[in-house]
Amino acid sequence: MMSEVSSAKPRVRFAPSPTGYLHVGGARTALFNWLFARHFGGTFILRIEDTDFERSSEEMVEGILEGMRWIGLDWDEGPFYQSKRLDLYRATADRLLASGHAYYCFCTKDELEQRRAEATAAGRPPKYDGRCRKLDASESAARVAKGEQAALRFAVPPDGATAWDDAVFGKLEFQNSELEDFVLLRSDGIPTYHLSVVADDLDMGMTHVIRGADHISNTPKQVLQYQALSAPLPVFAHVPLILGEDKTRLSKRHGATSVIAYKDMGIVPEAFRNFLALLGWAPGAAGKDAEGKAREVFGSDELIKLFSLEGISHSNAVFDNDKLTWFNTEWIRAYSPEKLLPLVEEEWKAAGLSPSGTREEHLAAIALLQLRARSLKDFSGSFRGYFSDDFEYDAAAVTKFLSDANVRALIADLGSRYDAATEFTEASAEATLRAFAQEKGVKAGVLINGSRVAITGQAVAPSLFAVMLLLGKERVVRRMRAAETIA
RNA sequence: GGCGUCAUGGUGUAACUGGUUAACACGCCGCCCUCUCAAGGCGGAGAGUUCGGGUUCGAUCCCCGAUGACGCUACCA
Repeated sequence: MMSEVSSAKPRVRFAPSPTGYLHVGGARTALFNWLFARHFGGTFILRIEDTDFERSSEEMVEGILEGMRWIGLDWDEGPFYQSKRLDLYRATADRLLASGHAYYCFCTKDELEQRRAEATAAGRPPKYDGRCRKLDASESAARVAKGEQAALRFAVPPDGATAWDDAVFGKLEFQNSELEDFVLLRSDGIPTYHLSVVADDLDMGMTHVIRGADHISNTPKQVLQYQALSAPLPVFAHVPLILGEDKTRLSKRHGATSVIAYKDMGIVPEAFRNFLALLGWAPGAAGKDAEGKAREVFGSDELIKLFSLEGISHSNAVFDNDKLTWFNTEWIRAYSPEKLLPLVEEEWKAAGLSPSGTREEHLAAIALLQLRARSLKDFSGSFRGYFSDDFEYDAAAVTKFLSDANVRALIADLGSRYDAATEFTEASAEATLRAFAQEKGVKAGVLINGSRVAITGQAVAPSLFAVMLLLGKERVVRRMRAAETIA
């Protein structure tokens, strides 16, 4: 279990493989590591596991960094690239070879594949048969010295079991007989994942390894190496996976899988981080209010304070878009208009919208609109009329409130009434409208609803008179007078 | 197939070392408020804790089995 020493100043890492963008599962793993490090005042390291040269690319690294920056995860050391640390892996491999924990294997990839196929066909487990393990070590060394190609395999003890105390799952144990003599170094001298993680985690002084539960089966192979190197084990903490709505592993089929895609969908970073943190983790009693109700909207400081490995769930979690949207509305509301403005501007840019008006006007509009925004997209979509004269009328809204030609005429008429008025305040605008309604013998609500659509293009908006003030008399008059031409 | 992990309403989670009318949040439904829609307030439906055994005075919780889901099963990570 976790010792006091190891949790005092932990060193943890996020070690993505740049073979794709930062996906939600990876982002959560990164978040948990970051939260853990910050909680204890430890160190968070970023390491790029790019030993698969075929599939790794610098572009993917950039994408991963962009994703991390977006959700606000900063790292203290790195990024370190495994492709630049090959000497370390070679040296570690040499130690393992020298101590008799590893041996050269001359089987070719084709041979192995063929044997595997045969084994599966015969109903036997497709495990490496260990034939090169029987070779004389000095002879093997001589063959390699002469330039023969060979991979280096770890010699797994034939008997016994390998166990560790997982911070999430408790004691986990695998029979050694179930493990095969896995490859440490490929025949081209490039390390496999199994070797490089151990060598790096050791070299970088990792105290905790917090990663996805898909690594549970790899862990005994790593534990064996720690033991062979007489090195102390880090604390392993395996985090359950995130599934799609159909409870299968999250994939493109379920929609967005890259973190940046959520940014593009108008999700605000705090919302995404908040949502992710609560997927497979709960703060327990610490997260409840005085009445015993669970609070869920947490900023990063609070998440850091609350986070602990003990709160990590044991079962996989389903990604729920509705809940993400809820967090998004909560956070958009919680932002100050000043903080929201740059995000809104980015959205305008993405939507090709260049709004008129001053910064002050934009801030005032945001303050009024943020209470009913579900996404940043709203600011370029249904809120478009607040920032530009180039907006469209929502068809359903027009049908609902402006289908009566008489009402449209009255609204145009009322527009002229406003134009002629000397005063234009919220109170005067409302008084004018209500007096006009009474005079014409129609219900004020009819004019209010109709005017709203005429002015904003939407059936949904903040209080009409506040909107009028926000947009200013000139624009209001113009749009109301144009009411007759809508339909 | 083998090995491993997990299993509480539709979803995320709670339920002190076995004793609760199984709680909270999202979503859903209704009502109130009201110029619309959100928000907010109030209320409701929805799980007897995957199933079957066992231990116990008493199991969501402990044990066994089954089932299901997921993971791993590469000279990928």
